[in-house]
Amino acid sequence: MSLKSDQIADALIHDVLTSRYRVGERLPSERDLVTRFDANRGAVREAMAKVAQLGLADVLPGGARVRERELASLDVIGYLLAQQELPDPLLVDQILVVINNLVSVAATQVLKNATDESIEAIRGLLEPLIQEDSSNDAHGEARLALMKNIMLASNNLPLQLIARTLLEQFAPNISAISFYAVPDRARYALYARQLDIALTNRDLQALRGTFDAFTELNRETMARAFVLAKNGQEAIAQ
Amino acid sequence: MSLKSDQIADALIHDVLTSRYRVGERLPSERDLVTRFDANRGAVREAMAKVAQLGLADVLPGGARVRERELASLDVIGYLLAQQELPDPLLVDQILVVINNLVSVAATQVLKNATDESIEAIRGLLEPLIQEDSSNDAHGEARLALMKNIMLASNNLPLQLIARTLLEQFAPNISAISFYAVPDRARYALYARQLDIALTNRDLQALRGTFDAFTELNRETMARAFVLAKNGQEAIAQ
DNA sequence: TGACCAAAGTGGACTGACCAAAAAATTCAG
DNA sequence: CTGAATTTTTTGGTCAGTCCACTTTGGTCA
Repeated sequence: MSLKSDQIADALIHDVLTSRYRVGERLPSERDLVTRFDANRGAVREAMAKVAQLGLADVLPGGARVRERELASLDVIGYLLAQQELPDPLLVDQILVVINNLVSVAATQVLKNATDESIEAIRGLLEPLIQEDSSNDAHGEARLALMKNIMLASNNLPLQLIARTLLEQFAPNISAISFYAVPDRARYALYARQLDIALTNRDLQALRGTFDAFTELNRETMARAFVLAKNGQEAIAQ
Repeated sequence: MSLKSDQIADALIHDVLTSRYRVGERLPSERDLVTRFDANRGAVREAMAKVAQLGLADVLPGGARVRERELASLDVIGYLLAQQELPDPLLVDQILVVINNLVSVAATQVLKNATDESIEAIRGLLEPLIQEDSSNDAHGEARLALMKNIMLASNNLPLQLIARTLLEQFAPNISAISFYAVPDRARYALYARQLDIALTNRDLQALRGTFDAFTELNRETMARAFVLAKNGQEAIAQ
């Protein structure tokens, strides 16, 4: 049983994100929401405050008005992904592009500043990807662990905050689709070995190039998963 | 006159960010804060909700406890920058690295997907940087406009949200230091011309390389500004 | 010493009221 | 009939006090 203020907030957020209220339009007044959700005004106000802090609405005396989506907080990503039963493929792809590039940036920072030990630690995380005998889930977790540790080693706070925020909202909302994701272990292993070499030689150019390839591979994997999921759903429907 | 709940929240945020409360430690109870700030509990609760939403504390029955900073929201960056009279040079440098790399990613996306017109629009924004006769402020605004429009043209929502969040917190908090920032117009003009060529030829490699150089130039500019600011303050102190 | 239990403290929710500012409705002059 | 000024209503912001469920804490007792 979740908090009442969160229930109200989630309902409001859903309505805003599904364009039930147009940009600039007024949201229901707090007193209306009190009757609609059978709550007291305090709970409603806390819900409105949450919507406002997500950047989805401006709330001032006279009424709360819907903001443009481009002015929202990064924290809306999770809500956007959770809006339908399957996440929006385009949004997922965009997130993959951003996350993977951030990891690439982080890795660059690591290579520039890090000690031999921290580089060694990351190389150790490549092992599970070079071994091609893991399960789909284990392989996914190994990729995730690699990303998280690179972000951590970057020692760049904004980078860490962005990556953590994105991953935290991404991971729980793509379980429905990642069920269909089958990694191309051979290609992952190849890139992992290239990454290992680039780290050993502290070769920035090679590092970037390999991460770019990594990004494309991740995108392809997810794109295939969406195709599989769609076919699977149609098969059930028939 | 700001909202009372915001005053309380700002004070709490400041105390947490300056490590007045250690990680895991309990924040003052809502009833304590009522007396301390001479407010009612509703306002205090909204303030606590804001702190919780910033990821600075977990608030549950039994007490609100401080979280690790790495688990905070991206929105704390602005507060971190505003903590002292001059922003933290290291944090500023980290933000520059992240923002500039995000712009680079966005530009890559633009080059991959965009039409000739949108590329033409961005090339138009390079003009003010190629002309070397602008004031410091005008030059800074031209750089800002370039970044914003590239982000916009990327058509990548997460990217836009991140960049807007960072810039929105960055810009107002570096005015004290950007006063000392003197751009090397010749180098900016050089890179702007290189960018123009890369865009025209749709040369991804050259684009990335130029943005990397751009990033370093921005970092150097800001680093010099910090040195100037420090010298200026010492001169005043003597 | 350790498990247990009761009391105190905490956040979550509720009720009802007042205020200042914004929005909407009305009035009134042109 | 139009448009500006004015009144009325609505809205969010704040306040006060109360109850409840859960956690924490301290002490008791085996």
